[in-house]
Amino acid sequence: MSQPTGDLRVRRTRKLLREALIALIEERGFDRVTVGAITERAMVSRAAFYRNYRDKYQLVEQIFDEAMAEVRGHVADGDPDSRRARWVAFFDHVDEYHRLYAALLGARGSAWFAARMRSALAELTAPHFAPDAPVPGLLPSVLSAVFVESIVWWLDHDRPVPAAEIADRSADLAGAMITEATGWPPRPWSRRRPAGKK
Amino acid sequence: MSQPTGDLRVRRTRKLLREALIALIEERGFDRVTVGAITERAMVSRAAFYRNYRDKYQLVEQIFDEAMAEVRGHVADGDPDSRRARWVAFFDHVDEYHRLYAALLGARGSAWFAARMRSALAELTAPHFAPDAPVPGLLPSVLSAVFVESIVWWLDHDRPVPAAEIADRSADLAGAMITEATGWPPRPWSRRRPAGKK
DNA sequence: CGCTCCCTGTCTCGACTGGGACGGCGCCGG
DNA sequence: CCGGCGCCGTCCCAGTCGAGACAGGGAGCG
Repeated sequence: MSQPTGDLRVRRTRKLLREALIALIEERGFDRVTVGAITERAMVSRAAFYRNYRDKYQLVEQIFDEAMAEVRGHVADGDPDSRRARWVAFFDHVDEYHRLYAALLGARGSAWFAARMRSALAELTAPHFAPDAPVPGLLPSVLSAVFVESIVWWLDHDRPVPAAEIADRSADLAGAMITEATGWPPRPWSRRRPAGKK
Repeated sequence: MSQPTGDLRVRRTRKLLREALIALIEERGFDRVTVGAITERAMVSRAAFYRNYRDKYQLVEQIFDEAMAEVRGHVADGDPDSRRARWVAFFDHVDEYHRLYAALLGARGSAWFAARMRSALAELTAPHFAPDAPVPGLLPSVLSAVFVESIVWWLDHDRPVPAAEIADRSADLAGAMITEATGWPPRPWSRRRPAGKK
């Protein structure tokens, strides 16, 4: 299900469903959205929804996964600032769809999506750490929680600072934990941009 | 062709084509829009376009006709302010789609659409005048030209006044011609809102 | 408890659509 | 003059979609 398809109708149906789901989540919150409401907004039949997705959860997951893939591919891994740029790109993405993420992660949000997001972020960072740590896998999970909680705070407070700044702050906090756990030196951009005001 | 259909797919196809055409006209101007570009933007096949419309001209006509029908039904004919309210509703509609109408009526626009608009407006006003005038049918045509030219001026000057005001001004100018031609008294709202500043 | 109501997820069949090909036309450059 | 190119308008067939019905479940209510 949901394999890449060349058929224009399939791509159009999925696009309309994605847009309708985002709009409805922003309006009502995720758990008040029904499949029928999505398909009605999208001008698509309920049958077509189930032909493409198992349920509304899978649709959200796919939207998020595609966004993560886009963010992931947004920056190459080579240059020294690549990690900073990646986090900025990620927070820019959250900024762009902030109403969606606020609805998914905030007070009206569903716990499973925050867990899904932590899981995705943990998978994103895990390859960068050696598996021979004292407690393998702990660091990526805790790091992901730091970023997700930063996002929740940022969204709940109506994004009081630019995406780039919250990205840097979060990365600095995470960097301290990484240095503690691995002995690695602090991030380059932390050295260039010390803890004071920007 | 283009009969009212209950099938959701037909309504969706037409809705997507309308939106795509409007977006493309605003971007490129009407005569630089091809059917292929419309269908590509709308995520619809070219075949589906021709199943629903004869050509791009008919699509624009239908968009305009539906808008006119909506404006026409927006106000009942009974109350004394109904005519003013109708013109305000019409100019509000033009205001809402001002980029579309600017592209259709302005310098890059096509002459046939201005003619189509004059024709529609003339048909709208014709029933209100007796057919026993010295030159039957002249008055509605000239009136429609007044309104269309008012819209062109308004759009070409980036809508310097609110829609309600340009509606009233145009209706006052038209009212003078009506009084001249028929001997009818000036419009009620003209008496209540004399020619000075508002 | 029963009853209602709404939503889910699945299925069938007729209807509409997409892909692709076709000939035709107008335009442009050689 | 010719040929290339892009767009138009039409056609066919396989594939997808919409309408509607269905059983099942869960929440609210008397």
